[in-house]
Amino acid sequence: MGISNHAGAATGTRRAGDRKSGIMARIAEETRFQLQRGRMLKAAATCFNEKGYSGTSLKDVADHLGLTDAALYYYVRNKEELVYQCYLRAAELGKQAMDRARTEGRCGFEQAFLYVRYHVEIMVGDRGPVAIMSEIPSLKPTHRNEILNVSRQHSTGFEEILAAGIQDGSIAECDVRMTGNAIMGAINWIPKWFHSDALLAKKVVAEFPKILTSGLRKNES
Amino acid sequence: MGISNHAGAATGTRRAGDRKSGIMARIAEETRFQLQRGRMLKAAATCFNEKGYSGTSLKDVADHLGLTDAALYYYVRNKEELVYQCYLRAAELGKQAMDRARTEGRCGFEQAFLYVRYHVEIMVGDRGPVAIMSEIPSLKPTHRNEILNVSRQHSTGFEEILAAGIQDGSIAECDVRMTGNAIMGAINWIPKWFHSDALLAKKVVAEFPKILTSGLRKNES
DNA sequence: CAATAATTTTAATCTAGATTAAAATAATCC
DNA sequence: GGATTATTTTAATCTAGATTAAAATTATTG
Repeated sequence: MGISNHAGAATGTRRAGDRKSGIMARIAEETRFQLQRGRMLKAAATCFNEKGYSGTSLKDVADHLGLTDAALYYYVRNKEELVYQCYLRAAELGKQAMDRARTEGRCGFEQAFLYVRYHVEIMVGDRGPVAIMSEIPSLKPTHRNEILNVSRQHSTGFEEILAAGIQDGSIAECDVRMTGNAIMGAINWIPKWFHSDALLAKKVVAEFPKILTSGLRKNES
Repeated sequence: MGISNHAGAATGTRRAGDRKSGIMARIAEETRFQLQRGRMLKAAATCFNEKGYSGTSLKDVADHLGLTDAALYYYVRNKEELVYQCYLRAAELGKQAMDRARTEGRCGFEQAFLYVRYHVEIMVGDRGPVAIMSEIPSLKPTHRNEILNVSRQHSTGFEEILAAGIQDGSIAECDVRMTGNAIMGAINWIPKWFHSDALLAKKVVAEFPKILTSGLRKNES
């Protein structure tokens, strides 16, 4: 099994090219492969969000890339894995936003605010779109559990931020679980009504963090 | 085409029973038919929310009712229409909540608060679950447009409430469009994490209205 | 440029699950 | 209780779209 065979590396084993290519070549290929793969995941996210899951065939995704449906199988074992990869990517982007917010925020409130800011920024920006996780239940058990786990961790992470904010006095007493659900829900729903629009994107980034966290502030002070 | 043939009435025409039954009978049938139909829509909503759209077959829905998949076709022309009906029901319930809130609320803020309260109450209560509208794009054009229209009206209605609240001074200046998107998103996302749990339901009803509208209040007073 | 590996396409299958027709059962009416 | 309509089931089809194998094309390397 050749390390240069990306289909194999990415999806298990399909072909079995075996010669090793030079290191420069490998890096180049890796890049090319990963680039296409990334484009594919974006295209898939776009389709899933805009046409619904059942409404998007692999051909739809392929069309976005100027490819044939069959070509997608070079990057992904099957449709289930395509969805899984989209969700994984979505989770990673969310995590990046939260990590950054945690690092930069000086108190709970600020961290919550920044998290919303960064996550929304990613969702409506160039790194988006991010796939709505509508079809977790139809993932195969391994994948489903992995996605559920990272999702849970993400939620927990945000609740921790809220709890910290209550501790440090920057956030008013509240049910962190429910508050987390509310804020994350509003964020997760964005792809439902937002579709690639630079102007609107600016507004979203400007407004959402304010709107979603204005209720967290302590009344007096 | 007999008026007593519900399959015909509901889905177009399949069989063509023609004799007219007595009025009492008709009422009784209507009731029975509608009851089963209602149960079916609930079962479908449950399945779609919990198993995802692609993950739920008509058999899954039928199992919930102790029926055969084929039996569903007595109530609905096809799967597309089942989804459509679910969405229509979801829209109606949302509208009921908003109408009631508008009637009872004495100012914009109160109306917004009550809307959240009533809608959430319905979603997590006995009249739920309400189907997440994930697959609007795969509805056939007529149905899709109808659902999109009522959704738009619903959004607009909420924005009007917010605008009224700003006018009457009960709500602070804000971008009503974004604020509406945020609040409605949080509500629409509920079925993603809430699954029939009386205890949790109480908490949701108690917390969500507060959480989602606390940011609307004017700072000073 | 020849050789090898990477990527994509062409052209079939394959299949779950939707859909349908006809028969069977249950309900209701006179 | 027999007749008529309403509801459900049984047992096949039917089909879009996923999947695959093999061939063709394109890129890369020395």
